[in-house]
Amino acid sequence: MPELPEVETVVRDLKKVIVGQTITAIDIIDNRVIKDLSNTQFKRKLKGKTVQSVTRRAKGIIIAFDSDDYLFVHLKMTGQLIYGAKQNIKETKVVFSLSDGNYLNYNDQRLFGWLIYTTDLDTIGYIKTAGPEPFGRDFNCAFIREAIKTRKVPVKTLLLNQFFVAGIGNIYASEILHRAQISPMKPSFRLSDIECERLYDQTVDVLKESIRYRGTSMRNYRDSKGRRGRFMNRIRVYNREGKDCLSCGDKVKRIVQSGRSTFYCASCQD
DNA sequence: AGGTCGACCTGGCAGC
DNA sequence: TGCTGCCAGGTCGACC
Repeated sequence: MPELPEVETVVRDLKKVIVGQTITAIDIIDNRVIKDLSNTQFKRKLKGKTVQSVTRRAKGIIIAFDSDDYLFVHLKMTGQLIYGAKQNIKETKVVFSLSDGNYLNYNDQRLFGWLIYTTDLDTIGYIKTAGPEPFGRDFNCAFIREAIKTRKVPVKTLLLNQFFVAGIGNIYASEILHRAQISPMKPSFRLSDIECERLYDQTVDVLKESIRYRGTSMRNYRDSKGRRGRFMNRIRVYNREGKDCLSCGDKVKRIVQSGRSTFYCASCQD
């Protein structure tokens, strides 16, 4: 499910309600989402811990405790962190009881997600190797111009590469390229300076706009209150094969790149 | 070394 | 109604 805007939405909401709370109990319904630790170990590590902060890195959620340790959560395709009443649906895999009497439910239909307990975030390869944050100082036009020089992969594939830039997934890669008027098939090193500029501007603009609309709910994504994101209404090409391009009226096309669907308008993007 | 592809899972949907 | 095949927002490791 969630790409940067969806994860950011969850993080901002959770921050308001779980910081300062203590985990009083943990119910593990399916431990396949828990990495490296047994059920007993996982509970022992987290029970009694008080949440100090909730932050995001790439598409990952970092819950820090006042004891200098962390719970790293990656929602992958279908993970959800829902705060409120205890849930008991078939997707519910782990439930944390909190000191205010509410619960933090981890739901995950496909079980791809990760719950990782650690005392050192650098031991998590995903965090250690993630590329620059799109809103960070390190990600800018000059960085893009330099990074594309040696890359032959289609620019769509490059946008999905988390080593290049953190947080973009399959929906926003198509949306960013449509707004930047760049063909998803264009080899990265062939981007002109102007195109690099448009790519930078639209990456930042699309992600920020989606955060304002609380993300995109294609299928499974829900925020921490179980609500859908409203950026769905602003999607221009993703999952719109055969429909009219909202800019020019031509038909939106779908192709497969590196095994993943790409949607684009051949008239608007070259 | 850079790039591609299957594996990890469950479930919804279209077509027969 | 069932069955089959395809598709789904991500990441990694094995391969070429």
